[in-house]
Amino acid sequence: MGRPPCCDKGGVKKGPWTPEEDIVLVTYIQDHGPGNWRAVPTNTGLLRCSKSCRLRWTNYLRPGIKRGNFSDHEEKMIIHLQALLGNRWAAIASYLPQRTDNDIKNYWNTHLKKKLKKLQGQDGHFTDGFSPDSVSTSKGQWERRLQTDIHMAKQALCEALSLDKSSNNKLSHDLKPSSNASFPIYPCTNPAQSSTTYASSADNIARLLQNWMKSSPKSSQTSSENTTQNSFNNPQIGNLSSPSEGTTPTPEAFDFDPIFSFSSSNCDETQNLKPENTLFQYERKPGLDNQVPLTLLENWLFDDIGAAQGEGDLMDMSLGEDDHGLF
DNA sequence: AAGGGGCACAACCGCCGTAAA
DNA sequence: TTTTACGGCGGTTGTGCCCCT
Repeated sequence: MGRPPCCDKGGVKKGPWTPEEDIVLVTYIQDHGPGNWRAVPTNTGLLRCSKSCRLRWTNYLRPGIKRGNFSDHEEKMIIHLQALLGNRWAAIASYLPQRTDNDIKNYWNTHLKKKLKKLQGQDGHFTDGFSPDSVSTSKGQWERRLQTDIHMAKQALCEALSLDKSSNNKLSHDLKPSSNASFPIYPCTNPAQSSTTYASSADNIARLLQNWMKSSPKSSQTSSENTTQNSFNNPQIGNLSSPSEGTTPTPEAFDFDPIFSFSSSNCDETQNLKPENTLFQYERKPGLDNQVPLTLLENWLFDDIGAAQGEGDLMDMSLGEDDHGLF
């Protein structure tokens, strides 16, 4: 009874991946596409467990990953999203398609947490517009901020829904893959159809090989940066995102607005948002693709909209521009 | 120059929900 | 229906590098 074991727990290699292993993994995924991870160690001969292979791919090898140097805009997004979603790094990462959840998690733990703590500790006062004005009221005001954030998110979603409804009257009851649909729910397709998409990972291999030759201790990092850079200069690769996309087609056009918009001029991240990279991917379930998630979401939205009408004062606490001084 | 401490990040661990047998 | 592995996620750890003394 039950499924066969994915891999022999004994004899599994641990620790940092070597360039040789990376190449083997990338080559395999290039040929077969991501997914069916349990078959990867068997088919490649890698002495790694399937989980390790998946993590290595998603966090390091997959095309389209941007590494290091988080921009101010990205920092703000992470801070906002963390306030909204908590430590749901995967959900947060879905709004920063170029970043992995692991990256965001690390960045939060090593940079942002300290940064915010430091700001809070300065004479008991915050020095930025995002933070409350004083310690005595900080908690309450921060909570109000959070509420405002959530409210704004709901409103943005509501607007997105309304816009789409006006242009496509039957949105919630007749969701279909459409390049014009502002609500990003797309059915999953046969994974086999997308396997060729990963052919572009040849770039990864080439760069891995290049950097493998180098003796620089930073070769690994450089490799990934180069790969990323080239991936995003290459539309074909740049469209790749999470491994799950191997099972989800990327629409040619996608005009979905993220839950909230940021005023920064650097909108690369939001522009790169794709259906499968949004929070709503978590709503997608087989057989529920079209109706249930949206209905639930709409109920959630509209149940609260009415109550929010009387909270206009909350909306005055806009997070838009006043948090520019945060950093 | 040495070494101690802090930092950054890749990788592992453990848990949970889901799917397969 | 039950059992077990898979896939995904968040938390944590290990390790190499850098900086300061």
